[in-house]
Amino acid sequence: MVFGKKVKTLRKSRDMTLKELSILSNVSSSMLSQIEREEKNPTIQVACQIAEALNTTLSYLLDEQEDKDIILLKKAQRPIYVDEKSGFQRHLLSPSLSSQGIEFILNIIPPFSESGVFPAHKVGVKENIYISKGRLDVELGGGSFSVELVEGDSFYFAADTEHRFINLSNEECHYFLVIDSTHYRGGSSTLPKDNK
Amino acid sequence: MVFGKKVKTLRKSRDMTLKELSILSNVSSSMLSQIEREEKNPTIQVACQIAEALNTTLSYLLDEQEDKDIILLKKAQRPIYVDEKSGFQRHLLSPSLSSQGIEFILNIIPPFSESGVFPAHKVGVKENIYISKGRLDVELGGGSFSVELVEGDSFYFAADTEHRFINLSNEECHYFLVIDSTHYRGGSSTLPKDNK
DNA sequence: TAGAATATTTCACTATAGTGAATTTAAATC
DNA sequence: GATTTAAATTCACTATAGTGAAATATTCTA
Repeated sequence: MVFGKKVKTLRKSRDMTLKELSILSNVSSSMLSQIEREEKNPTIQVACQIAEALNTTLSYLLDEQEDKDIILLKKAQRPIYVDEKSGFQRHLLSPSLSSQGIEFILNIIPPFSESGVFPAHKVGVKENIYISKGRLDVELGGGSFSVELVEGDSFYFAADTEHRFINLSNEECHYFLVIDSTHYRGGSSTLPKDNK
Repeated sequence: MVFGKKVKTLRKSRDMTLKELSILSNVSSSMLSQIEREEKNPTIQVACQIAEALNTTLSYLLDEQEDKDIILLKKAQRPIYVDEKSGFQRHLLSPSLSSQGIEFILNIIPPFSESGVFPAHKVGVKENIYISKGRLDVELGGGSFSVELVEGDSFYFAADTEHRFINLSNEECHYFLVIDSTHYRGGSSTLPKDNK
């Protein structure tokens, strides 16, 4: 954890002095000095005050990812997964960076076919879809909810529930999918429901 | 900050006892008890130990967003911004949730036209694009880098630099854009470069 | 380079985070 | 419902986070 260093960097980048930050954050400048040099270990409370004064969040200050600059993915190179049975295709459009919580995917469903049931994601995971061609039925929670989408529509949902995509029409359906897992971190994968 | 409550919820959801968590995290169970009831205020160090023991991150435990479930956006309703001069269009495909750091957009550039120069985003902001129709030249950093993309290509880049999209062909260019701002929080908007 | 002005670090002190053992509460077993 | 067992809380104590003022280092100006 390089919390202190990050604070110092940010503070410097704002051209702030310890005293200024002290006033904004309501943390003594001596404390700030010690924190920046990792001599003392702030409570999350004061860490939070500091984050706010720097106009940021503690989450950010604690996040250690630092990543790549640019990645070009030519059509021919992109990973494609095809379900032999249904003909359902998944084209990965975003690089798969471990540190990244976003996936950008183009999905194609043949006429009168479907994606199969996707199990619930972890809590906090969101999906955003856009229909670029054809029609699509989205079913959530094992059928407890469903919408019919047509070309040009988009749909956003919390993906911590079963979901399924169905193409009831006689033409291919193309839709883009953005999966946002950036807010997931906790949550238990496959919890035993009740084992008393 | 409801840190303690979150810890307790997570611990319970894993069917763990204070003692178990204590062993894993190397934090005394009395301390844990007090933290969960907000009687004491952990340092980020022990908060971190707890997060790890719960197989999560401190960022997550401190994140307070809790949001919507589903949002349907019909084609006719979606917000579209058109630049009268160039004819450049931006179609917003994702809901604009303040808490959300993702934007999903469909952009359309007329033949022989361009987007204009987008100023650098804050550090940490990423863009991911996919060309669904036509050709597109992407220029980064005021011309210091450029690529030519064709239908089917996708491109990922750190958007903390000037960027510009150009359509040099005689047909419309359609491209999808995913802007990920989830990892930005700090950073100064328009820093005075050098004011000694 | 000397001297004023400001930013940072040090130090002695106070408040509170963090601990281990004892106590209480809750839950299971007979 | 009494007894045992385990989980959660309380308590007295120790370690350390956090403070204000003094000392030091740094930057600026003449």
